Amino acid sequence: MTPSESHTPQEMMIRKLESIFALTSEEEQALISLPIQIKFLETNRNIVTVGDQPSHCCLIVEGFTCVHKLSVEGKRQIIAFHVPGDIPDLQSLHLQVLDINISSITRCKLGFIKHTDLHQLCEQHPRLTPALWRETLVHASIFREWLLNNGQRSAYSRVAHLICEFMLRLKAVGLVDDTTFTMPVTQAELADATGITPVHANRVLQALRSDGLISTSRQQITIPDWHEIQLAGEFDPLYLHLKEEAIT
Amino acid sequence: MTPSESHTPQEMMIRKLESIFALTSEEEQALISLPIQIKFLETNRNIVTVGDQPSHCCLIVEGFTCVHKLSVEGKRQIIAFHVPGDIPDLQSLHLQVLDINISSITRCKLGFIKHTDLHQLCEQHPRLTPALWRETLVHASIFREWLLNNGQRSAYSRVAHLICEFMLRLKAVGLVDDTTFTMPVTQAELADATGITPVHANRVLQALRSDGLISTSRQQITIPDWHEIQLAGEFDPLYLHLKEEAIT
DNA sequence: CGAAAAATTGAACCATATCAACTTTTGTGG
DNA sequence: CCACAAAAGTTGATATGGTTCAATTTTTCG
Repeated sequence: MTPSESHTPQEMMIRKLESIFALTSEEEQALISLPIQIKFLETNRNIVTVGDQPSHCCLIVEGFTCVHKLSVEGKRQIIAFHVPGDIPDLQSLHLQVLDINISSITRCKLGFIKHTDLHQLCEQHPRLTPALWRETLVHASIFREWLLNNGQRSAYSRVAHLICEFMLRLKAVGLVDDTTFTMPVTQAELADATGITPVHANRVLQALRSDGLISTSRQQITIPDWHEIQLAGEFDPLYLHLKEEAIT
Repeated sequence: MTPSESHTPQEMMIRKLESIFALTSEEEQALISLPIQIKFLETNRNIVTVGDQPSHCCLIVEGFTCVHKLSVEGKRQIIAFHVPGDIPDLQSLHLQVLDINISSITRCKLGFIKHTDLHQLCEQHPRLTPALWRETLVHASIFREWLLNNGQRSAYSRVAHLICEFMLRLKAVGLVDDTTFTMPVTQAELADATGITPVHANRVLQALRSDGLISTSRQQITIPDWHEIQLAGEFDPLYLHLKEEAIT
């Protein structure tokens, strides 16, 4: 884990919500006193699965997770990646039965928040309801963009687009160091997210590297020219619905 | 327009919400007195487009619409189809700037509802907030299933899956006659929704017909064997989050 | 009835898949 | 800190589901 990640669960959650919604200091205080139960998880473990009826929401404090669904033939579609500050199953507040699997793709520090506590929080601070609702709506917007990405763009553009998204979402929670960030996604996971094969994902990454759009070392990605990769990925951050200051 | 569609906007909205949420009669009354402004629209007209900041939500009363996004190269991905009772831009309640286009794919009767009226309604009837929130969550769930569908299934299965979804969603609002329903989607639109070409969509439909999974006449689709087409489309209705009685 | 939209057909082509090694990196236990 | 097994990444050759292009036919609708 990088040093920058030594934050409380509540701080990460606030930081994330702040990137899409203006919280008052009173609301921040309420969030700070929200009871959150910490758990640590190894890589590639299920957090919740299809059919579960969770009584808690799961906040990513450190590490990364993905949401995925399986076809009958066992093919996996990754629907979303989640970064620190995200609450991948916030939907379970109002949809009793889960229709997705959520798994860790790195070691994770997770914070579990009781539905009842969240409901109570929203009652006491009525502006938090639209804040959380908005959070679920932003994630829905990301699904839509992924549909466009996977449906209409070349494999090359898809991967470039995904890298751009990762960059901005990490930046929003302070996890980007200038032009470099950690993207601990294997090529197999990248493939399952973009609807291509791992072999082709490998070839696309090589092309992106040799075209100078990214340089990689371990799981660190550096983007030398933000404008260029945006162009290659047809990336327009509107769909992330970030506040102005989080986009630059 | 078919005779079964002679309902007020409020009735269609209630019918739809009832399929995913149990409303009290008091809440139904409140919905019935919601002010809704009716407009009629021709086929293939934009209702709202990317960048708009709507002050109203749009309820489909009669007809069908689609949500779509365009790639830089002008390719269109259809993200969703909407049927009577749906509110395709309900998200605009909490996301100021629209990231999608919404267009009619048939002649439509639309009902426009002021954001302020919806907010007021939710304040006066606090259980309606989770009801509407849930509605947006169900649509997000459909996006996820479409990602799986378009990413991991064959063209044949994708189309079968989409037909299954249409059937259940129309059934939920009473627009299915036994095994037959209206699906006024051109092959070009079907192609843009499933991420294939119109030519291939045509061939897939022919295959589905010759395999006896569907029979068509005009825009009427008949499904002789629900079990068979579900199998072909790997269709499991869980993701629609319908109440029990709406699934059978 | 006539024009435009939608559906259909055939044939060549290609972006990506598939398969089957092989190499490099990573993480773990001794 | 080393060894070594498992995971991840890479390569080359071959295959294919779906695309593309360019007609032609059928349907829809004013």
